Amino acid sequence: MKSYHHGNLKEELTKYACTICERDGYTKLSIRSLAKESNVSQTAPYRHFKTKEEVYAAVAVEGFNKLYKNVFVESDKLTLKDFIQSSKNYIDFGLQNANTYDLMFGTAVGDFSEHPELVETANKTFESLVLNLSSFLKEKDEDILAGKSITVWALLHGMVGILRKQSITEGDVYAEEFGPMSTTRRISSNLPAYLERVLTGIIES
Amino acid sequence: MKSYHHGNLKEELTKYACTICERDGYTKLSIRSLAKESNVSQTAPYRHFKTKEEVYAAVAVEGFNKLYKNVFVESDKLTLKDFIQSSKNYIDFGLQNANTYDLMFGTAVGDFSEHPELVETANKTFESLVLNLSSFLKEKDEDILAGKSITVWALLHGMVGILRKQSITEGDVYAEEFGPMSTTRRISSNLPAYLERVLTGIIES
DNA sequence: CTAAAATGTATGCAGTGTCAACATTATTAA
DNA sequence: TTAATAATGTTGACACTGCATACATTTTAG
Repeated sequence: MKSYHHGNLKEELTKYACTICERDGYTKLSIRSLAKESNVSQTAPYRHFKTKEEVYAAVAVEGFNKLYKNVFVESDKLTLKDFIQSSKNYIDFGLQNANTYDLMFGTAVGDFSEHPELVETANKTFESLVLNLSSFLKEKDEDILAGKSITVWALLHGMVGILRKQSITEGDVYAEEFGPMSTTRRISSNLPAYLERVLTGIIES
Repeated sequence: MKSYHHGNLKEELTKYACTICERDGYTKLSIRSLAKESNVSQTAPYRHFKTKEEVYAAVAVEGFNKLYKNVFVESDKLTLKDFIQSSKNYIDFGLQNANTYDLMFGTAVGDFSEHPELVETANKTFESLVLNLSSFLKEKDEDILAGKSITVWALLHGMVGILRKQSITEGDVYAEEFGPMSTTRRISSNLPAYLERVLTGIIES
């Protein structure tokens, strides 16, 4: 006994889209399958998303929100430990939500500026990182702070990419040269220690 | 007056696939369009690539080869300047071949290990980075060297991602707080200086 | 209460990945 | 040289896709 109007379609579509994008990768998402999942006609989603890219953008927004929650620390005086933990949370998010992370930072959504909500959430996430940093650094020079934030973020973002493709750093030659336990494996087995060492270096430079 | 057998199909398909993947993004690539471009039947490509993912893998291999050429420096005694230049080349490659870079490091090719040639080329690229580093550092401790290589790579890889999505670091709040010229813009307008500062910090830590 | 806006459906086009069956050519072994 | 086999190509089909157009129903505003 379903009514003509669904009433909650956009949210439901978005939610399911998030599930598929993460589980199977965003290339596997089809608008028709979304519609079917919500027991709605094939073209109904087009009342809420002009194109498939808009669906991707919506999923990316959810991703940034989740990342934000994992990374943001509510405190005026962060300790170094807090900051390391927050950084580790970033990397963990990237590894545990690999497909979504790809959607957020890859080329699936070509131009963020066409999706204002996406720009907003992404900004919020980055700003949270800047705030985290500034709240426990004496350094208050804006340019320097911003530069260091970028560098920290680049490192975290880069580590996500590298840890996800461990095989690249586990080649034969490399393995022979550097012993049986690969460097990436060693790093990821004690991520906090690695982060503390490297991030401290960046911060205190 | 064409012969039944093309004679050179795999190479031609790969070449065109690279063009499309870079120009339009890999999601736009279709096997049928590849076939059409080579004046060959729709299913002919399947004699050379079992699935579309194998085409992606082939494109990624070309990408890693090109990246390798841009990054590798043939010299026993690199100077710091050489190393900075090589690092800049890495970032430039990532920015100028954004879609291909995405294919190489994203989730388009799920598992590298199913594509041995891809593993091999990717390894070669990373090893080139390690060799570059080791050739101008006194440091010869293998673990430390490998760790620093990872960190350097993470930084470069991360900067590619961030510079490509400059809009993320150019939010309203951020822009107001840190002046009219965004940090990323400042960094990318003088990339060598930025790299020298940050990479030196990592290397000498 | 009625007009307009929002949200849904039905139908259809052109394109897709991939499979199975068959045709032609190149290569290799007898 | 010839005959079998492997490599490479074609045809046709299936189930699926994004999305446009035209139409139906419901909600909302004036």
